[in-house]
Amino acid sequence: MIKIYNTLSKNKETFKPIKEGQVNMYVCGMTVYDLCHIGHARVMVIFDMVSRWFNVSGFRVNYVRNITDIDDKIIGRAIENKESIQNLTQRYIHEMNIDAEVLGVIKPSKEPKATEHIKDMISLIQTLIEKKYAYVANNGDVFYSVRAFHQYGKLSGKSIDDLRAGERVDIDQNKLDELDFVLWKSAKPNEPSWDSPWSKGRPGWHIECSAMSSHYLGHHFDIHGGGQDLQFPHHENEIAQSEAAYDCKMANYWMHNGFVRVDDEKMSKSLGNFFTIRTVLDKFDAEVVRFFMLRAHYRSPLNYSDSHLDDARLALQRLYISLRGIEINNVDIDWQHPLAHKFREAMDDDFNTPEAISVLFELANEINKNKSELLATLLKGLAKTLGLLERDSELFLKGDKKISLNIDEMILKRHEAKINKNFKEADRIRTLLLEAGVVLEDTAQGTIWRKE
RNA sequence: GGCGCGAUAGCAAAAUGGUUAUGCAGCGGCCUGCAAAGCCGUAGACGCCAGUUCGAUUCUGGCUCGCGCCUCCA
Repeated sequence: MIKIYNTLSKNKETFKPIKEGQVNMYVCGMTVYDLCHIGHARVMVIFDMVSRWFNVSGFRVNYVRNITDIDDKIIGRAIENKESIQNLTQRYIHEMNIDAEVLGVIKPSKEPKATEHIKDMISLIQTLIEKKYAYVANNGDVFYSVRAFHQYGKLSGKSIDDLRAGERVDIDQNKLDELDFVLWKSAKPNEPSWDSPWSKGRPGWHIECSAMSSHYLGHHFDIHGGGQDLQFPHHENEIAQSEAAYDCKMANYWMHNGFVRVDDEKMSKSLGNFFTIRTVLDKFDAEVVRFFMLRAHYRSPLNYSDSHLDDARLALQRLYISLRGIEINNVDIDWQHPLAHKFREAMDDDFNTPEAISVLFELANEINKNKSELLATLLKGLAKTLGLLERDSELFLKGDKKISLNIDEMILKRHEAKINKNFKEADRIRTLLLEAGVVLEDTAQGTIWRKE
């Protein structure tokens, strides 16, 4: 039985699917006008892990992660770059896919784009207008009437009267109530637009997720996820739109992953303290980045720094070293094994990956002692459920970094020096290699090497 | 002003009303020509003050500090 911390109830709850054996999950994805940063990577990796675990647990997973390909920032960036919006968004969707793949993120079942569902959004807005949850302003904008939806605030725990409208963003003068949010924006000159009953314009930010989730997963589905910063207003507004329009609960479980931080501050575009996935991958192996993310609980904040990544690198190295030289033909998991059981218990408890990973280290310790092929198989199998240790350990340990020295030749020379008891020469060669980032290990089977 | 989250050893990070988390780093040993890797051992922790309890890092209250949200955000 899988337990999930539900933001809606602020409690861990036992997961019960709407349809037996099936999980319908919607996750808010990226707005594509720039390269993804580490915060985006965390969302992708975390929900990939969640989706994998449901799969391992025997569920069919229908995982939808949307792509926002029309919004103010995209329009702004396209103008700045003097390129078409399509050109811009296509390019960054491509870049995002590259990042996701390197990080071992399995493609969601569906990745719908907002611009492909404008019709769905228009009809949803129409329904909301008919049901008096939305109104058309004089300028052709359509707004959601927040006070009409009595449960507004149930997800984020906010009370309408306590909200400070306009605290950080200017209030639109066309709104009847300052808390109302826009469903449809009439287009300004030269802006991309679609025809609608109210004005030539484009959708507001929140409506796409209500429209697309219901289109692919139905009005009522199992899990809705995203970054913690989407809890309010985005997810709150999604609930207001969907539940008002369809008269049923939108999602049973709401999952929010914690922020990535830099120097104890949230990493964000507006603060400018972000690192793109690309820059991080210049310095660290993608699997190290993935491991780093899974080593913390998904709801906890995750402090990003080079030294933390380095720490993760060494830890992951330990796991790969334990698998070195052991032939593994399959990755079947013997769930009867006590450590496999412990792993499962940890994962079932709100996806406690730090605890699950600690089990991997217990296995590594045993394997180092007895070189057990059985345990190595188990280690690889369990790690695979997290998308880890999927490479050949030699490939990981040697790395793909080009080294100009002829390592094999130098090892041979050092071997000869050792035979002649010329340890000074042997050590000189070893130091030379070490300076190039190559560590030698003398084993009973001969000298082997790995990158530092 | 409202709402919420957090504080665990040098660093990172879990669990737990009593008993080894785990990883990196440290210390002692084994192994090694010396290392590396590995193994064995070892040290080091629960922000502060009360309360509940036989017993609190864990539960409750208060305090301090940090972080987040209050219509840009993963």
